[in-house]
Amino acid sequence: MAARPRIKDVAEYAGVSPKTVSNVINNFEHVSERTRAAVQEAIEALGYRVNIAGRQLRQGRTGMITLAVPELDVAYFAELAKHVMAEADRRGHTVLLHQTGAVRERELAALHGFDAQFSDGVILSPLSLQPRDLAVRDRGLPVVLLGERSAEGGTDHVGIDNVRAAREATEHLLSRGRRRIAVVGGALHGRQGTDRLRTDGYREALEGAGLPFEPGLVVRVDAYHWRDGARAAVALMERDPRPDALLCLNDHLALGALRALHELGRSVPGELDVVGFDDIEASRFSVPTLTTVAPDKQEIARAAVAQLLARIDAPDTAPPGDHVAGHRLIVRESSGS
Amino acid sequence: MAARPRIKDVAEYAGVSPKTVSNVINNFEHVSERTRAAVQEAIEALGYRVNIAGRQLRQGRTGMITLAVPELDVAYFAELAKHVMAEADRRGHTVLLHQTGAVRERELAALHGFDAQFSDGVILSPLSLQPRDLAVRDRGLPVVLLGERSAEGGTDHVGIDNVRAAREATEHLLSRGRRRIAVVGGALHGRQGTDRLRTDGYREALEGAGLPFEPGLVVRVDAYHWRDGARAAVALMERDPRPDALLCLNDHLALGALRALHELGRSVPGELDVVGFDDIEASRFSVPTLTTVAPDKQEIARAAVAQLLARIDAPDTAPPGDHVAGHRLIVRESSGS
DNA sequence: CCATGGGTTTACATCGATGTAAACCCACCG
DNA sequence: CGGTGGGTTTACATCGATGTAAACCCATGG
Repeated sequence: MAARPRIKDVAEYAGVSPKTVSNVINNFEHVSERTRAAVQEAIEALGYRVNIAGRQLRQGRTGMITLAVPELDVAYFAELAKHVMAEADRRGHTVLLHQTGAVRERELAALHGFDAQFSDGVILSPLSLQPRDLAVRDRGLPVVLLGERSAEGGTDHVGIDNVRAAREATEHLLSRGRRRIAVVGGALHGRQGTDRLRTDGYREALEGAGLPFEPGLVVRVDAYHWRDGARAAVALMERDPRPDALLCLNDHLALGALRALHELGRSVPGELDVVGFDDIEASRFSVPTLTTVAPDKQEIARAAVAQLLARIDAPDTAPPGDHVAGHRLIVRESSGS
Repeated sequence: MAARPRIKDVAEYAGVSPKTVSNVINNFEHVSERTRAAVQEAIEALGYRVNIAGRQLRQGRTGMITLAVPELDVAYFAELAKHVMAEADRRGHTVLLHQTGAVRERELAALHGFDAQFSDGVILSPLSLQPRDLAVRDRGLPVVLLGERSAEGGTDHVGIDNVRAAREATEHLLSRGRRRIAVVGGALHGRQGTDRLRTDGYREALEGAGLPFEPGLVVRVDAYHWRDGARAAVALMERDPRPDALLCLNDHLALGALRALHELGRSVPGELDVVGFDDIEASRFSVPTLTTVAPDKQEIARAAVAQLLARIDAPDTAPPGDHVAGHRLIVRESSGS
């Protein structure tokens, strides 16, 4: 098993200089057809592939971008990752996936740490990161934020209109006659995270309907998994009076809540409605199927990759972009007739 | 915003040679305490971090390993990825995640292609790859296979005992009086894939109980998602006589089947039992909750990373390892009293 | 007081690819 | 027939870190 061929080997085989091989590889235009063909043949013959480390060292680019998400076993992020990878692939880039676990220092690591070294840029879905953390970026590593705008607005951003989406979902529940709508995973204060924005949208809907806002109906969760949704649902059912609808800020919470309500013998949508966010595949197959806000994941992926690549090519040209992706409310059994 | 500092800058700041800085970074033992401290301080002061491309170029290692799985939105792989990442992290390595989409050429790409360049080794969960594909490996890139043993046995491997696991699951159904057990996602022929092995285990259980094997009860699926399970369940319910249990080769299939059975008005576990494989989180919250074979994902991750790192350190020392990880059958509502 | 030897530090070459700038080659023009 | 200019190819230096081997320094012992 011979050692891996280097550009020099190809050059010798083809009878040209290493630089000419490099020119062929990089599609430099002033290479004669004859030489190009000869080099291509040598590349084939030897099974040559560029050594990325060498290239990166020389030109400072890797052709890789990092996608940093909180957790891959939150289905939304796995599905999003799939789209981002497909899109990056289409545009000749490779995606390095990074899980932050929603831990601040690991989100920072995605920007400054080991992974960042290999990447030409980062698409970050922040959970605990503060806007000012982004400001400290020492290296000019291009970043695109997902989900929420950074307060300073100094960074490219892609996301849906969370306020509007939550308002629409709430209005849907109100139109069905629900009046005591709890928000599972909501946040009343703190920075403009997705949770906060969605809670704001919920409040707007209540106001629009002339209904009072009851802070007690907004419940925090530790994480956004089934178990947290189940726990929240159990707690909420002990309230008096009980809520008649749950607006869950992601599908996992909603699905966990559905299960808990089933155990408690509460019928959905008979006694309560349940709505989620994300439209993960599981939501189309649960019992009952889940009404949910479906963000256009493909659009988000496309826009994020496009923004990032543009930023990589021209770091300081354009002002920070802010792409608002589409979404739609998909009404299913959990809040349907 | 100054350019990123290089090892040379640190050296100058600390008043030593670049090589000494390198020695400190790499914990070379013969460095005096004084120098070490001075260098550390310089590193802090300048915010220096090694440039991986330079290091890789020089020493041929990146400290990264690739985990190549079919699809991240199959929850089992997402959960597994989480464990692998945690384990790699613990051992000072970073994971590059690669989705193959179960396409042969993309599985090959994980071994030969772009990603491989950056990796010191690959943990591959193959779906369509043939054993001989592995033989062609030109470069000595270390590989650990997940899930199924390569026929030639020339490669390190980690997985559960699929035959036994399927036999146990089937025996469980038999012990509950089920007699017409369908296998959703099974395979009768072809290479020793996970599907084939599990189907074999199912047959063993039937034989052990002195029951006839009915090929028609083994149904293929296009993929291992909810929708495929739902489709298979619908088709199976049109049979006459109908099956009285479904052994689904992963949880997604089983969950999809549960939904379809619900729509058809078939009660689980009243009329039918349903069992899955993988023990993904969703299975603990479905209605009904799902009986499933739970592989010890953490053990799999640990063993795979350990084998791979060992192989990276000493490519040809040990004979190929074959770690059989534990599993257990978790009985829940879908086949419970 | 010099030789010996171990621990410490350094100069230099090197990994592979590519930017720079110069050399080269040939057709065309005066 | 020499000069000009464009396309083509090449020599060389360089990116950042580290292996090699030699230099250096100091303590110990003859």
